[in-house]
Amino acid sequence: MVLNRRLEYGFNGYQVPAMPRAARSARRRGSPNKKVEDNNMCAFDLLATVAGKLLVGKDSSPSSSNLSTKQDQCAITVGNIKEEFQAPQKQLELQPYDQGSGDMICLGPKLVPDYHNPVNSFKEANKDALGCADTIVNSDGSGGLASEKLGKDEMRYFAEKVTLGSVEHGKPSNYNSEDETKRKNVVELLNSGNAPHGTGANMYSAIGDQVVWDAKPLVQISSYSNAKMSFKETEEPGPRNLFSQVRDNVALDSKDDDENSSGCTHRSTTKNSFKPAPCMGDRRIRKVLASKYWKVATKWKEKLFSRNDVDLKADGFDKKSFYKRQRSQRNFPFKKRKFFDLNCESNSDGEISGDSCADREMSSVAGQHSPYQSANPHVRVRIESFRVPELFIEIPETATVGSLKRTVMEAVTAILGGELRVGVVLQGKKVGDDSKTLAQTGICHGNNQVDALGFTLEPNSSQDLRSATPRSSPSLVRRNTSYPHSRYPPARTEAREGIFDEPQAVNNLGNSAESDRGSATSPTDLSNKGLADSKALVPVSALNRETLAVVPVRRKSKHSEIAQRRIRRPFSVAEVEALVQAVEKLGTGRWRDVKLRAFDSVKHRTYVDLKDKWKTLVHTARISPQQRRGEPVPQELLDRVLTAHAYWSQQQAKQQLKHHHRRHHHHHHQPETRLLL
DNA sequence: GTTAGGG
DNA sequence: CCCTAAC
Repeated sequence: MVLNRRLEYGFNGYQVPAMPRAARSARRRGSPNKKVEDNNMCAFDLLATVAGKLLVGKDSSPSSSNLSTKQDQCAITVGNIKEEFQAPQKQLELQPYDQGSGDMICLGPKLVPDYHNPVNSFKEANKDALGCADTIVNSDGSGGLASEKLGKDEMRYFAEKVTLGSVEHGKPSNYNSEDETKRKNVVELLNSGNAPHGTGANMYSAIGDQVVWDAKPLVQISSYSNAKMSFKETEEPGPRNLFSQVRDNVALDSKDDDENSSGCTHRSTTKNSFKPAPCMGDRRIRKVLASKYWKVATKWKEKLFSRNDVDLKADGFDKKSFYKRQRSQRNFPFKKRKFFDLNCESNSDGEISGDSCADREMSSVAGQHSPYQSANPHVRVRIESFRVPELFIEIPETATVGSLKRTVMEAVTAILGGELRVGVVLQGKKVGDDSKTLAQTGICHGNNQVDALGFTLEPNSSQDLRSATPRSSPSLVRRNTSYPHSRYPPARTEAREGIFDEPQAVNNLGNSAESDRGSATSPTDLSNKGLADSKALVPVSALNRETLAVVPVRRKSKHSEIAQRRIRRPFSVAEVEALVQAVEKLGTGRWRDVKLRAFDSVKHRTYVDLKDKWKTLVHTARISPQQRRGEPVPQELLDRVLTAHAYWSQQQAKQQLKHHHRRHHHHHHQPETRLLL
């Protein structure tokens, strides 16, 4: 069956060169203090890096909780890196596939009834989006999920949260033999080790992204976009990355509506024959995005670039060095991809449409000359890094790296997905006055210092802070108070829940040891000091959450107390090990003690969980290996489970007998005793 | 709050 | 994992 084969592709994993060796090794040896310079780094890696940073210098004893202070804040920069560009890239082979296959990665809400067969789950969950499809393919046709760095367990974990599929021009793509051929070619390419970055990796990044947003894509896209804004543009945007597309559309600015951008410069195209028709540009992208996604992009764009909000203007950008850089990059034979070109051409910058693309590699802020600019001066802003609000995590030694990753990811997700404030930093100093105009502040035309402008994302902890934000002042993003749904409580979303209830992964906001689902603690106070001068901060989250939720998000009803099922977190082997060991020692009737002994610091494992797990372990141990699912538990452990279970069952039986005897004893002898007394 | 089991 | 009766 085709499906099965694809399953293999997806889950047995072809090594997907998600990033060049140079970048990879650079990351490996990256010190915590070193900025992570890797624009290919997906969220997953990113967050893992955060974890590494956070854990540095911590007491690693399992029980001690980790405290985090300001100095633990991590600045993560995902910028374009030179090595990236230097790396030889052959993308030529990929072009036809890119062009021919789906144009959009279909991200859907989590709908995975079958824990143990994620592929089927994919299929099931994507049934609507994909129609008849047993089509679970990358949009580049490579099929399946890139599994680099993802263990089986993690893979499954993500699989549960993400639904992916390939959609061709907004419609489900039917996987046919031609696709199969393409896919094979891509796989071959991947296996050859010469695949360009991005090949088959779409899913990978999509997965990362998706996970970050906890499988709430359409809500999160907005947030994501904001976050993504903080990543410097990559030189080679994932050709099929929806987010990239959204972002790129945004980057195209808001001119497309009022100006029939004459920008379709028919520049000579020597790149490759696969290039799409030149003039499609923006329009094509729009089409590609499919209506509702486009809507998302547009709305978001409106939010960010609306003239009402702010005049982003100036072009104080150093064009010379800019073009120099750009030129130097042309040395790379296959640098430009189709997708890339699209943007170039859609840019209405008539004179140098090619170079106009180069704003992708600009630094934190840059403006650019455009024909329409004089009429409506804008500042084009690019954020290259953001600061992850402090957080601390607590995780037992027995936890796996994978669980660490998840933990950190969830912690960060909680923050990113939650209330975030945007801080503006200029010349290294936080801009504290919202009332000034950009020009007054220095964010303008004349300021071409690359590092002049910066942004930070910070926990938008309380209503107080929010209300402290001057509403009337210009801001990059402003809340749309007229939004129809504004009557809904903005903050609490499902995504948020189930994350903040992971006490194991918490931020510094004081919401730590909540182990109950639904008890999402909203960030409170604290962090205020650090943000004392944060008048410039602007609440972003609720806005995007609300305005961009094309797909209706199930909101918590009136009392916001609709309990949500906790996220499923399969026990790792290490956890099983710990559990077995504890039960061997304590028996099967003292789950609280087991919890305290082996999972004390793991807040999301309740003693009930442990009890349940033991139950399933016993069951697992009794069935044949073929019937077992999930991450295989070593037989040795299962044997111990059976042994321990037998032993303690017997003990329990004995105890009960004793009790019975005692009771009988009492019945018979108590009268006597009384008599004696 | 814990245990023990069914769902 | 959830739900809950029964401690």
